[in-house]
Formats: sequence, C-alpha cells, structure tokens
Amino acid sequence: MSIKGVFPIDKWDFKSESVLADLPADDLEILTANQTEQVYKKGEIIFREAAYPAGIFYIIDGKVKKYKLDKDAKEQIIYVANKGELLGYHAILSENRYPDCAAALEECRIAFIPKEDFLETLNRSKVLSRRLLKTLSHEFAVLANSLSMFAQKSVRERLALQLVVLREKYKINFQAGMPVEINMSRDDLASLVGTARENVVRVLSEFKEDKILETKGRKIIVLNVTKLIKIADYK
Amino acid sequence: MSIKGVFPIDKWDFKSESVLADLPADDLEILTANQTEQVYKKGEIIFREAAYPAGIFYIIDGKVKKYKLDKDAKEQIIYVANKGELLGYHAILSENRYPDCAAALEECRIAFIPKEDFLETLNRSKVLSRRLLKTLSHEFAVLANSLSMFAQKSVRERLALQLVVLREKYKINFQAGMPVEINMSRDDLASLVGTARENVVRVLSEFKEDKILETKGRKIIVLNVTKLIKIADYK
DNA sequence: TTCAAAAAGTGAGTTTTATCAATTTTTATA
DNA sequence: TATAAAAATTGATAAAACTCACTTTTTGAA
Repeated sequence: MSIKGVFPIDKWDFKSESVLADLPADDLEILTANQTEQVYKKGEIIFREAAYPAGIFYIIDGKVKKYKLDKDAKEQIIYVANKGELLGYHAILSENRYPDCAAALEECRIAFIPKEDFLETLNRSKVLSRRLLKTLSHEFAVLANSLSMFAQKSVRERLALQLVVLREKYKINFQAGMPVEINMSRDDLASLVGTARENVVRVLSEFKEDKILETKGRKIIVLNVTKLIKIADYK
Repeated sequence: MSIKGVFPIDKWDFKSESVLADLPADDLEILTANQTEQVYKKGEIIFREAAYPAGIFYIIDGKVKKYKLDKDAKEQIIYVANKGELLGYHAILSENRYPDCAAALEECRIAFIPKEDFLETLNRSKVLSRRLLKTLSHEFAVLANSLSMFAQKSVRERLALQLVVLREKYKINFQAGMPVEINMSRDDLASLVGTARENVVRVLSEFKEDKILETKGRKIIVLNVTKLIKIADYK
C-alpha cells in the first residue's frame, strides 16, 4: 500500500527527477556531451552558498542536503534531494550565485554538466525549458508549504511530518516490503525540523515510548506512519 | 540614499515586475489580446488555494498578499506582491491547482489573462519562457531565505526584518523623500512574521520606545532603518 | 459628526522551546 | 576487536513565545 491517498507527499517533494527523463535524444546528447562524474563522500560539500555556479549537478546515486548557514554557522536544511534529482540550476537560471549549499548525506555519485552545455540545451530544447518551468513552479509550492509549516506547527508536529517525508525518501535505499531505516544524524534532523538537537532527541524518545518508531543505533525505523501523519496534521 | 549596499533587499523580493517589461511587441499582443481588468476592494480575494487556475493576474496597481490557511483558518502570509508583479502563474506552469490564496491588501487594479493566451505566448516566446525561468529561480532563493529566517530568527528579529522589507514595498505609495507609512493590520503583520498579534504589538511598542519607529493610528513610520537592519541581522 | 464594531494594545499566567552541563552510547579506525 | 573521538541522550533551568481576558483606540458607516 502506497502512502498516497493518506499523505500528500507531493507537497513536500520537488520531484525534479522528471526533468531529464525521456528528454529528446539530441537534446540529451548536447547536455551530456561534456558531463563528468564524481564520487562524493558522506559529508562532502558539492557547492557553497554565494559561490558562482559553473554548471549543474545530477545525482546519479545518493542523497544530498541543501542548506543555508546562519551567522553562527548553524545549518538550516532547506531540502533533501534524492537520486535522480538535479542540483544547482537555480543559480544558473537566475543568473546569480548559489542561493544555498549542497553536501552529500551519504556516499553519492554525481554528474557535473558545464553551464555552457546546460544553457545551450535550454536554448534549443522547448521540452527542457517547459519541464524546468514545471519543476520550479512545483518547488514554489513545496517551499510555500515548508514555510507555513515552520510558522505554524510545533516541533513535535514538524518532526512527525519530516519523518513521514524522510521515510519516503529512504525507501529507495531498501527493497520493497523491507523495513525502511532513516539514517540521519540528530543534528541534521534538528536542522531539517528547525530546532535544537536535544529537542529532536526528546520527541524521538516520546515516539519510541508510544511505539511509533524504534531505533537501531542512530537509525530510525518508523513502525506507525499513520500515527505520525495524524500527529503532523493534528488540530 | 538607497537601501542597497546596507540591506540585500533582493533576497526578500520576487521582482517579477521584469517578466513582462519590454516583452517583444507581438508576444505582448498575443498575451494581452483577451486581457480583462478588474478592481478589487481591500480584503477581496483574487484566488483561493486548491482552486483550478483559469489564468494569470497582473497587478496594475495595489498590493496583494499571498497566503495559506491552516486547519484553524489562520493565515500564513508567504509574500506581499506589489504593483507590476504577476500572480497565479505557478499553478498554470506546474499544471496543478493554486498553491496559495491571494487577496488585496489595499484597493487594487488587476488584469486577468486567460490561461490559453498565457500558454500560447509561452509556447511562442523564448523571451517570456527565459524570464519566467529567471523569476522562478530567483523566487526559490527568496523562499529559501524566508524559510531559514523562520527557522532561525526570533520574533523580534523577524519583525525587524519584515519592517525593513515592507518599508521598501510601501515606498511606491509615497513620493521620494516623504516619510513612508506602512499601512498593514497587526493581524496581517503577525501572519507575515509568523507569530501572534499580541507579540507583534509588544515588539512594536519596544521599537517605539527605542525611537526606531512611530505610529499614526495603525500606520507605522520607520524612523531608523539602520537599527532595524541591525536588529534583524543581530547575531 | 456620531457611535458601534473592529482593531489595537496591555498584563498575567502557562506552555513550549532553547540552553547548558553532564553522562552514555555509537561509530570509525588503528 | 579495542579504543578514542564523535554523536546521542538526559536532566535541570532559563528564556521565548503563546493564550486568554480585558481595556483602549481607531475606523468606517449611518
């Protein structure tokens, strides 16, 4: 049974995977002509906020956190990007510097496409430009949702919600039917939820108490998604 | 003296004004062929979240709040759009329903452009599609900033920040050199800052105490932007 | 201009969240 | 597998924000 129907996962997921899928062959050829591939270790930085973009990135495998740093170098995670998603196109399209940082959450294989090839393909391909418009405007909806989540929900509600979303994102790492393990540091989880690490830990303990989840070391296994969804939406 | 150089207003403003400016004449003609114009009174709703979009809107004059409603019908303002900006294109481009509501903050003159004409123009005009890509990716940066503002700043800091931004937006209502009056209900201000009305009022009183601003009825006149900027950015 | 309704403002008490200091567990590596 | 470093967890306390009940001021319609 899928989560769709009980939880609007689309509201929380960019789904930029579809940008390059089945792109006309000649467009794809120009785009990938000078593509290079690189492996990033867990924690490695892919790009930094305010740097000038040299190209875009395609996540062949792995997960990436997009985040901003505040004055005290505290991280705020904006989004967790998954296998198949594009990174770094906002900076190129807005003719500006990177609006956020990106770092590998686990070992990643990532392709780099130079700016020139991306812009050239964009210039030729109506399909690509239409898909980017679609993706970007969907991203708007996702960020608007996140914004109101931060403004209106409590830490407990936000954590419940993010666990539901993360579980969907980590499904890709496990075979269908197998228990999904969310493998994320408490610090990253705190920065995603927008609170202090200690609060995340405390709420996780409550959830464990209530048999909503269990932990294996740092890994989180959700036992009762329905309850999480209810908590997230509660009231 | 402009605020640029002391405050990065771009980080908080969509600037979609530039989308239609100097659009090639024939593109503009198709786009505006069936355009209709309407006046919205203060408070009137332009579109509602989750409705199917019939077209896009262009603000000829006035200000519009874009917001979401939570379960208790409490508003969360995502963005304040100004004269010259476009509304409602996200829904059309993402082939989805409106991600948020829009309502007039003051009396507005707004042009409506049917979906078909918008899509037709988009299909013909590389300039329009390129500009929308630029605008949307800039919006991403703005929303990412707002997100981390909510997650990391206190109510006092957020209010200071929003007052700086609002002052820029309300400049358009006053002649250069004249004092700028921010005319917004405390409820709207609270919903923009993401807190309760009472907290907004309390912090405003502090600011008044510190000679950072004065009020004329509900209207707010900023006396010391520099201090507000400092408070907003403080540590 | 008046005046009722709506909005703004104030204060007290409660809840939520953050911070600090410590201890325990886990992880990564020799 | 041992072990030191990193991460996670716990508890106590402080600070921030929220809620409710109420008063005052402002606004807009008659």
